[in-house]
Amino acid sequence: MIGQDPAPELPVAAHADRGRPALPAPRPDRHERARHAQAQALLEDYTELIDDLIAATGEARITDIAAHLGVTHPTATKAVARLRREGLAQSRPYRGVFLTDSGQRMAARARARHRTVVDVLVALGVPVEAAESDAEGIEHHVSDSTLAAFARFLDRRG
Amino acid sequence: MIGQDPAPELPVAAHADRGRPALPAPRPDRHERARHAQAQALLEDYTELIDDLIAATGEARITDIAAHLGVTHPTATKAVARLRREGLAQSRPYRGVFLTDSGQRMAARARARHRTVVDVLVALGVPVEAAESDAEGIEHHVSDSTLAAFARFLDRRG
DNA sequence: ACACGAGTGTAGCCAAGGCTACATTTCACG
DNA sequence: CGTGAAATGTAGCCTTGGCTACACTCGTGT
Ligand SMILES: [Mn+2]
Ligand SMILES: [Mn+2]
Ligand SMILES: [Mn+2]
Ligand SMILES: [Mn+2]
Repeated sequence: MIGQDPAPELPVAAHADRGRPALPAPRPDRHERARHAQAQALLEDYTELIDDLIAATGEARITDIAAHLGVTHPTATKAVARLRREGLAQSRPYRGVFLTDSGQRMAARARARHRTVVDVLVALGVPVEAAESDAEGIEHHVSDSTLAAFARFLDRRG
Repeated sequence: MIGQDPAPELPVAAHADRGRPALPAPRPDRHERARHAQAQALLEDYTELIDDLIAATGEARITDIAAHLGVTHPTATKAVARLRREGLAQSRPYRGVFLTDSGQRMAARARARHRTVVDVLVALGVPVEAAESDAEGIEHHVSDSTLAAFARFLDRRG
């Protein structure tokens, strides 16, 4: 037994109404979707950045990738290994990183979605700096359905 | 110019223009902020849910928490241990979980922000189901500045 | 030519957040 | 009361994504 002293602080759950529906309803699926989206986030950011770097400078070096993402180079190396494992990138030692077709498609979608999210935020009155910053996290949780609604909204309001 | 051999697949980064500014500019801070927000996400979801459970049923049991979040009970137990470590919750074995003042403040802010995010999405034309689902991830990346803009937007369009 | 510094690779550590399997405690009910 | 099923705790495993420290390569500049 635990010890039910003249209670110093900590309350004890009342085991009150145990057989009731608890809350409106458990929605574990929503949290599961959010966790899945988060697992994709890293891949999306890397592919988008690698594509940007190649477009801007002709190459994507580990050091540059790391610098842009604010991580150390071994972290970037490990992430690139995961990109390769998932068939999104190719690379050879000391030779830079390249995207596969699949990786380029992911990059293209990520970039478009990123831009749409920023545009929507700005249209709603969010300061540009905050919009750019928040979008970096928000984008990964915007479903196709939501993205479509965003596009319609931007279109509608010119 | 890139590697101009009879290319057997893998290209080689050209070490072309090394002394250039690479991209518009590295913005590692944005990704760092997104990572920090993500680290807070779990705490926010747990405090919000615990507060909901207590409000609805008078108690927050590990099993119910786990069920609502779609994880197994040892996972929830571990998370509650972290909540305790961070001063957000209190608990005793077999006795349910309670929020500290700090935890309740986090829960209140999380709930309000969650609602605002859903409302904005719906106002933009996102189907309610998608809005609820996406909001579960998006909410954690909405800064105070963005939240304020959201509130103004909802207010304005009454 | 070649040396040296910048870039990259690799080893190994850590914490978070999942999981399964098993031990223990409660409490509702016969 | 006593007891067994449900709830909870605990141990230990895994992967991801950070990090530091150190080893190795490359190519630039003298
Ligand atoms: Mn991002
Ligand atoms: Mn992005
Ligand atoms: Mn959430
Ligand atoms: Mn929420």
